[in-house]
Amino acid sequence: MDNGIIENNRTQMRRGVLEYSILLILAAGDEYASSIIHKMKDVNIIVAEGTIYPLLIRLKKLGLLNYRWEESTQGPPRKYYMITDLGKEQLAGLDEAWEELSKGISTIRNKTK
Amino acid sequence: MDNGIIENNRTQMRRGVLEYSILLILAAGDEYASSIIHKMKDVNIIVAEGTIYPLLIRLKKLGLLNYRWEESTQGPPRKYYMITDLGKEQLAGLDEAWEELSKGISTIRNKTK
DNA sequence: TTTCAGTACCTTGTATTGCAAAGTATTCAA
DNA sequence: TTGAATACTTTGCAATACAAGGTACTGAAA
Repeated sequence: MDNGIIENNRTQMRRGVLEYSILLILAAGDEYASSIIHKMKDVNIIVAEGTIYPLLIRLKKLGLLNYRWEESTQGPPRKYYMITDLGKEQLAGLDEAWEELSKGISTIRNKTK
Repeated sequence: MDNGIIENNRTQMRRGVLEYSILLILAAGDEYASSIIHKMKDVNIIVAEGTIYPLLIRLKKLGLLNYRWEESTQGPPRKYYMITDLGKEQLAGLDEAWEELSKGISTIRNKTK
């Protein structure tokens, strides 16, 4: 389907920072999947459930995250994810990668103006 | 193959801004594929030939780019790409998308600190 | 006590797309 | 005429975001 070049690229850009944003959010405190989705939506990074669940499972398998179950009075139990030490290490690397990319884009951008 | 989470994400982030950087570069002046690759490498955005050629063809098909052939004294003729009016329009949209994403990440980041 | 809305988690199949690798063609110098 | 440098192109593979559909728990309304 054709969503237009812009919408398409917006999605593309988002993809690049998915894992990064999840780690950033979890570095600020433990969260469960649905709340991560909301926190991301709050800053206009829209993620679907079908994206985030497999992703969290992958990050868990890689040892960057852990989780614990917690009862909820408003529905089924919640799986709270937390970042591990390894996760924090990797997050530092992603921080750097993001910085670098931002700088790169800035440089190209300034040459246009 | 396992390139590590960071390298992997670095690649992922790059992908998100590929079309954007190409349009940015071409907005500053006409270029041929190889020179685009070099200009991107200069700011640490590494792209392979197998990525950029099909991409340029796609952007041409979409009407965002045009090209002209130019002789070269140092090898085969070069295909100089230039940005179209439609391309400039779309670029403005991508600028916005990039701004938005940067802001989003900043916001999440600041909550951690 | 059944039904429904809200919340939460998970899985499957599909489509996109970046890239490695291999191929073609041109120029110039040794 | 051979080789190095430059440039463009295509093929096949692998990764992965997401739409769509499914399960299951809670509490309130009917």
